[in-house]
Amino acid sequence: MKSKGSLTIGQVAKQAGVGVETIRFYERERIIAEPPRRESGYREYDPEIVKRLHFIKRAQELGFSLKEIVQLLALRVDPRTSCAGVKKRAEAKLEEIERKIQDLKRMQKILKEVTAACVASKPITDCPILHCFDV
Amino acid sequence: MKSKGSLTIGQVAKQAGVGVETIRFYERERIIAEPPRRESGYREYDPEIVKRLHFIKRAQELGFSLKEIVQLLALRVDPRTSCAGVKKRAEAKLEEIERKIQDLKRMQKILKEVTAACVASKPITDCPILHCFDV
DNA sequence: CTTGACCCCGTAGTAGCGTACAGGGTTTAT
DNA sequence: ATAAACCCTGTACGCTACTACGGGGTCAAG
Repeated sequence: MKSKGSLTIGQVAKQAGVGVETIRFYERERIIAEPPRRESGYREYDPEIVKRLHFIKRAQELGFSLKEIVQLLALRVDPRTSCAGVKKRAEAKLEEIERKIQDLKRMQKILKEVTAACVASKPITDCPILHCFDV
Repeated sequence: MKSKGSLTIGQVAKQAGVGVETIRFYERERIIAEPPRRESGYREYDPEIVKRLHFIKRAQELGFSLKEIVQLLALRVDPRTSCAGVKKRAEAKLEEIERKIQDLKRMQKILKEVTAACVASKPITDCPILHCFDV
């Protein structure tokens, strides 16, 4: 008794490559809309939802949090907004990424220096790595 | 009625630049040892604890988790170990950092391409950034 | 018609790293 | 002597993004 176009939550999950629980979680958190239900209470999804979930996954891979993704989706729904709002957010995210890279490079530099100074056979009391932490 | 060498938890916290609650948390999580107590129940710290907390902060800044820091501290206590164990951990951490940097660079590249393609004045429906997510 | 796969809901747990009370007792400075 | 500042315990909360569980109802195949 399933109408032709619609998908169950399990089918959506499989197609989108996420767990069923994840979809219900997104619904609870208002990241996706509540779908209509069958008589039985089963959720009935428009296949478009799969694209929405792909969007979410992709944006996550690019470093956006769910909160930020909600904002991106909201922008998109509002026809008054232009590209500019999205661009601004993407640029802010770029700056954030740049900062993270710089932080990691600083860590890397120190750890490299300190492992280079380390002669593995020395006793632990002379370990330059631990001494570097000890300051 | 305080013996001269020892510090209260608040003094330790101030000197180490962490919160009092953080120190109690570390104690609960067995990251630092339980100190002796006064009659009143107050913790009495050896000033060495401040160094230990600096060690923890420093290692955190270099990307080590508390769990990993516990391991480093354990290594140090064991007089049989040599520098080698520490060096191995530092090198593993270096690899991890390198991987994170590469991941972030990939995100950066895609976001840069896509924001470059974006002409801010276009309507949202044509936004190349959102279309990049839409795949 | 039964069986097994699927779905419902609500609640709770996970990990990492703390932070924030509430409801007390203690120390120290004035 | 009293008040401010500090300390104690225990519990709960905050964040992110899920994941799991229990106790049910529903659906499709054989």
